[in-house]
Amino acid sequence: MRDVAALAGVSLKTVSRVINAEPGVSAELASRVGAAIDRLDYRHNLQASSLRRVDGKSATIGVILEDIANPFSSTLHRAIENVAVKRGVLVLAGSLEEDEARERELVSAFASRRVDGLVIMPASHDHSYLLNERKAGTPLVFVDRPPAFLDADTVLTDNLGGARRGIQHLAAHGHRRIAYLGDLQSIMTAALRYQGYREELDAQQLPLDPELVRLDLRGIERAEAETTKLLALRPAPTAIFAAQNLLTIGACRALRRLGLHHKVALVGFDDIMLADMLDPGITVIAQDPAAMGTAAAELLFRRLDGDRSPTAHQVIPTRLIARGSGEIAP
Amino acid sequence: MRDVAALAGVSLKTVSRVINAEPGVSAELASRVGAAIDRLDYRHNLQASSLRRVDGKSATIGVILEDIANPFSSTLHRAIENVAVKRGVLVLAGSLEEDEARERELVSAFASRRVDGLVIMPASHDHSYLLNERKAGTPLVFVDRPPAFLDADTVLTDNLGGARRGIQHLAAHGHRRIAYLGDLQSIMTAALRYQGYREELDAQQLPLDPELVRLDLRGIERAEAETTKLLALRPAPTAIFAAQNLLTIGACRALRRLGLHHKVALVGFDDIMLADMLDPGITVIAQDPAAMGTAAAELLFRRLDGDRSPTAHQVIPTRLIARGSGEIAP
DNA sequence: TGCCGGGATGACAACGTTGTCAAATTAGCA
DNA sequence: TGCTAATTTGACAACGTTGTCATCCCGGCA
Repeated sequence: MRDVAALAGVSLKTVSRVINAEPGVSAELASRVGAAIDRLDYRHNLQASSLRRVDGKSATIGVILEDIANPFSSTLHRAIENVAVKRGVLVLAGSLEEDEARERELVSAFASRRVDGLVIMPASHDHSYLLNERKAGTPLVFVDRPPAFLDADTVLTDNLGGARRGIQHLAAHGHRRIAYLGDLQSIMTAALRYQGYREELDAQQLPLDPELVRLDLRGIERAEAETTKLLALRPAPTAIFAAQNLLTIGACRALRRLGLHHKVALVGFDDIMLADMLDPGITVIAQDPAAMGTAAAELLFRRLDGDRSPTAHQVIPTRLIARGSGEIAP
Repeated sequence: MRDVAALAGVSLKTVSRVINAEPGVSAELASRVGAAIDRLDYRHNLQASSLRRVDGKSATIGVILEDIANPFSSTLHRAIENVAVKRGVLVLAGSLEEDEARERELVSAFASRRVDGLVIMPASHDHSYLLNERKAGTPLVFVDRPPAFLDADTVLTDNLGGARRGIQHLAAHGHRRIAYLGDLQSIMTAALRYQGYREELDAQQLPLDPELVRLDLRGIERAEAETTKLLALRPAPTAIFAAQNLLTIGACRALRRLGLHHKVALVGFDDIMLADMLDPGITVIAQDPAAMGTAAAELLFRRLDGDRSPTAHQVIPTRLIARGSGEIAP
């Protein structure tokens, strides 16, 4: 910047004024400064700028996701980016992989870089450590999973309602023995889906058979193995509710291997790509990660714009997509 | 930091030394400073730090991808993150959507934030504008697509070889009329795949029938429509080579709708999720985005560590995964 | 002519940190 | 005891920018 000022024959402050489009610079000086900037390939240093500015904004937000490569997370990430782009804000992202320590590290790394706000899909179960960030004025928005021991803006999927809807759908097609495949119960969304399963069984006056419930499963292989065991039971379940997308894929694999994919009904929570091209197509309770990301980002920016209203708690509805596998009769 | 120094009864510089784990601070002072940091919830300001430091590193790199939500890009992104995490480096990411202007904007936004390095999956066709960044000492690595009018480190898929391998596979199964579905020819990778198609037809002494070639297709719907038209030709093609994953899905849809999925062979470029669960499974030329991301990140960090060797050009091989659709005889 | 007001411009300090170098303290040794 | 060397600590400037305030210049008016 010094060089630009020297070349244009003006003071540092005038260059600063031109860069920030402040009023009160004559057209002649402005164009001289502009020319000097071009000639010297000058790049504004946002770090120094935000250091000195009163508001100290870095025009960067942080996003903490389960795994940026997982379709759900990355769709959410993209939706956030889309909102951020419009304001010239850049997005820092990091993956957690259900690691609580990593969550703290990432928050701390983001805080060191003075992000203007944080969107978090949390893995940990105590967010009181975030009180400092909050006190420092950094807006926080939780997506997909709620905060614990901290009141903050939240955007969640209707997990309980979605699961109930899935079970209700199977029951409506005549199923009475509906098996359940669930992810780690320590994950709040997984716990809620399981609660939805139980509540809806109750509402349908169906018994809860513990043998038909397999919890704390992670990944395709585990789901495939457990599904195989479930189908070996006598009497076997006539339908399966898989409460997470990898579990759905695992269940689907097992059904096909056993040649039962046209006999046993399957409903999955969370949509999977190509689900419509399988035979039968997989019926799912679809979440809307794009809507969640958009809502979370808009909430965040509203806070950044000074909104001080009480914490908001948005629930994004799920949608049942019937494609065949969920409509198989017992 | 001033407050920490005051509370611990030491100078600013001593606090700085403790934070940066510099040697030559007595254990007693160090623990007093540590206690003060904890008590005041002090957060180190990396922006101010990197402003003052000689090397000026921000411990942040920028990644520019086609679309962070697309599985190929997000897998690559994740692989880069994995390498970066080990060095305590954070990743800023942005999506291009084939928008050349956006590429420039993102580079400029990253440069303003003084990223230490840049990984780019470019959309534009002239990268001479990056000479400034290069001159400023910012390492650049191109992934998936090569730079133009600029010599820089590159990590590419073997697009030409992969396409040839796919055509060869189909020819080996007896196909002589192999249709081609291609993405925008302006995308370098698409152009190379098409070149591979032509070269291999030639090598197999098969004629190139322009009627069987559909270029500049974008998205599932376009591919589905063009495939439908292709299959209405007389004589119809007995095999289809889809040179991009969305095109593969489109082709697959059309084949199923026409009930030809067991009659007409299909090979796709780039793997698709669940491709193994369809009937028939989809035979693909798989790329390895994770390997590409890892290679790109390692190249970048090697440069950051001072490697000044000539530009490297890595080619990540493809892998043919036979699942059924590519082994259908004419 | 002299004075005033307002717009353009610049000098200087400050943002939070680290590099440099000097001062203070301690230890070691003749 | 007196001197040197090594170790610990701190004062101060500097990084690149912007906020504050003073100065300068010009036109308008009495």
